[in-house]
Amino acid sequence: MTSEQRRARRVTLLDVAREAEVSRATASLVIRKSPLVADETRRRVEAAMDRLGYVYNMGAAGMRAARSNTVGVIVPNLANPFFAEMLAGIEQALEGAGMVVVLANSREAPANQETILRRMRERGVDGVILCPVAGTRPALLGKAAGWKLPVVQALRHVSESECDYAGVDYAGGMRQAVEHLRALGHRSIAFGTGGPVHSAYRERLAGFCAAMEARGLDPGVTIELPVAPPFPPEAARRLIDHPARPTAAICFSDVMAACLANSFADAGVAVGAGFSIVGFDDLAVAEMARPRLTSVATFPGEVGEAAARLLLSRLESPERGDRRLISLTRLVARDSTAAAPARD
Amino acid sequence: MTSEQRRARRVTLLDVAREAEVSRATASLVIRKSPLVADETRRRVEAAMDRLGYVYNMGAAGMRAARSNTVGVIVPNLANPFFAEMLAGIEQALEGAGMVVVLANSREAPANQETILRRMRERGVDGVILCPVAGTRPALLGKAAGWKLPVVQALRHVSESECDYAGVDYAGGMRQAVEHLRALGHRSIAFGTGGPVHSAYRERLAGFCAAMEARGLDPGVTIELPVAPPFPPEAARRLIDHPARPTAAICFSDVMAACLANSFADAGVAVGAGFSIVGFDDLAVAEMARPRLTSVATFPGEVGEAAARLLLSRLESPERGDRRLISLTRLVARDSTAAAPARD
DNA sequence: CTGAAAGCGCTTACAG
DNA sequence: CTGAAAGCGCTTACAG
Repeated sequence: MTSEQRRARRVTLLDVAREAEVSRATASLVIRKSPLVADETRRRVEAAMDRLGYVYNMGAAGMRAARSNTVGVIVPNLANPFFAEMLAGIEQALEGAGMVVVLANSREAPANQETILRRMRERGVDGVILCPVAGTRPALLGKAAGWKLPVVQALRHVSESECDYAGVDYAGGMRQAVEHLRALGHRSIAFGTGGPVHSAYRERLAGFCAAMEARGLDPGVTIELPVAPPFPPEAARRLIDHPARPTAAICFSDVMAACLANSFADAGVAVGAGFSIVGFDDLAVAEMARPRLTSVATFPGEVGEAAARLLLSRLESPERGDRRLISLTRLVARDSTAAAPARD
Repeated sequence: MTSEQRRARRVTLLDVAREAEVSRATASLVIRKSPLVADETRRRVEAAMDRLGYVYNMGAAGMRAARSNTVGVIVPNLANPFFAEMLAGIEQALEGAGMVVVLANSREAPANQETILRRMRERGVDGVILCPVAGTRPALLGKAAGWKLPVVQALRHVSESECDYAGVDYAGGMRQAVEHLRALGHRSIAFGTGGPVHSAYRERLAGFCAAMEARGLDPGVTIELPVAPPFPPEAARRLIDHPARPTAAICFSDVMAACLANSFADAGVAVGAGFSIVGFDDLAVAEMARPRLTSVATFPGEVGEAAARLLLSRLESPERGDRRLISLTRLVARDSTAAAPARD
């Protein structure tokens, strides 16, 4: 279809105005539901719109009004359910405000992220919700500020200040996990880490160490794990043979926890009674694993919603101070944790 | 920020042209990388753009050119990893073509879907990739055609004809599953269904029945299951006590299969040796479950990519005939299926 | 409450 | 290869 053919068909506001025998400005007021228009006029215009099959052109409107009602969302890994849930939360909140999501997947690469940001500027998004990739240069946020592009960080953040952020009290979550295990009698607790190093990584790790130390426990037993299957079959062995003789492990994510649990099962150790495992995020897999995984819920959908609200409020008041919305976690106890086994 | 403040800062093509001492049309040609511009002129214009911090305004360009380089993607359930993977495939393919995804979640409700479609028209998307909700009226596609809005259906379809479609040979997948079990000696095979009834549902069911009948087996043993956890603990019992004494089950999805497997384990029946279970889609959960799930891979990411390619080709040639891209499935044998137990 | 005019930032013919 | 003019479809002041 050439652009001429397309355009030839297009019904514009002027057509509607003529059909309804009013001016273009009046027709525009009707569309925007202004109270300035007489009821009878409004009805006439609406009837004309129906008759002509008029479709509002937000692009043209936005160009004049310098607004696109569009928000860019940049996630580091679209296929990860954690981010998919955050995205769903964002979409729902923005949809309710009449805004639309322009989506991009940075695939955890800083270069992609920069390209995406430039493209989003060219498309005139009103703001961006950014889940920054590991290794994002802090200067990026300053640049965005210079561009007058409102940015809200979600789930991860690049710098402590200078930007709105909707996140999770990861350290609090780690405290809950450590406390849960301690109350069950565990004293030697390992930490399963892995994946790219970003603020959420650092906060979980620091939170674990702080919580352990606060209870006089050694935070030094860690095990590096891959973030996704397939999983090294010897993972459990490494913990079983560890000189610190850990009786439990807290993992960075539910996927890691589920895989580690499988590794223990394969090694003939009963998860729960024999070795306790705590996951993080409480995704669907925690409920589906056997034994069901005890996990620290982080509610990514709600964080997404909070990020959307932060952005909407920023668009309302561009000059307000930066805000940080940190949601609390909740430990969901299931079957992968149990009292520490008696040791000789 | 008022629109005036915003606009005051904006650097336009005219500014660039003046700075580079050329006309606006020439500057426009440089942006669009036209070969008509002399190298020296091009360099001058590019330097001016850099100096001024010029940002291309795609909205304005699109308005004149009647193109937005934007594609609407409508998924029925964003939080479902199956659709998240499709989305990732779409995003990657469109990104490579310089297009951007406008995302909407219909939440499996026809009313939402209609609203979304209207909004996408207003935003002037160049086309839509639609994963239609169950219960979509077939007239919808005709309406879209009347609007001159290119639509590609993905993973599900509303009507047999009149629209591009990127999908999966679900029937073939069912044939592979049935054949796999039959080769292992199973004769009584149950079918685990559930969830909304759409084309993918019907094609899986019909495919199962056809494959069973082709082998002289009874396709009548079905069990209704929920699509997500929590799962009814008695699910396995219903199959164990079934008069047809099934020795295996094929499920609609991996999640259902994993849950059913757990239900068997809870009932003390070893999945694999005692009862065989086949999942569908081969999502990450299949690899993570214990025993690992035998599953029919449907590659939703590749289907998304195919849908994106269909849409791009449709934008190239609006008058070409409708195309259907049906990708093949692959059975991935793991540990949840084994030889049928000997029966007395 | 309604109308005529200008302008948002670009591209598209049309001349030269 | 470059320039001057018109126009994409809307909203925004400004009059009345």
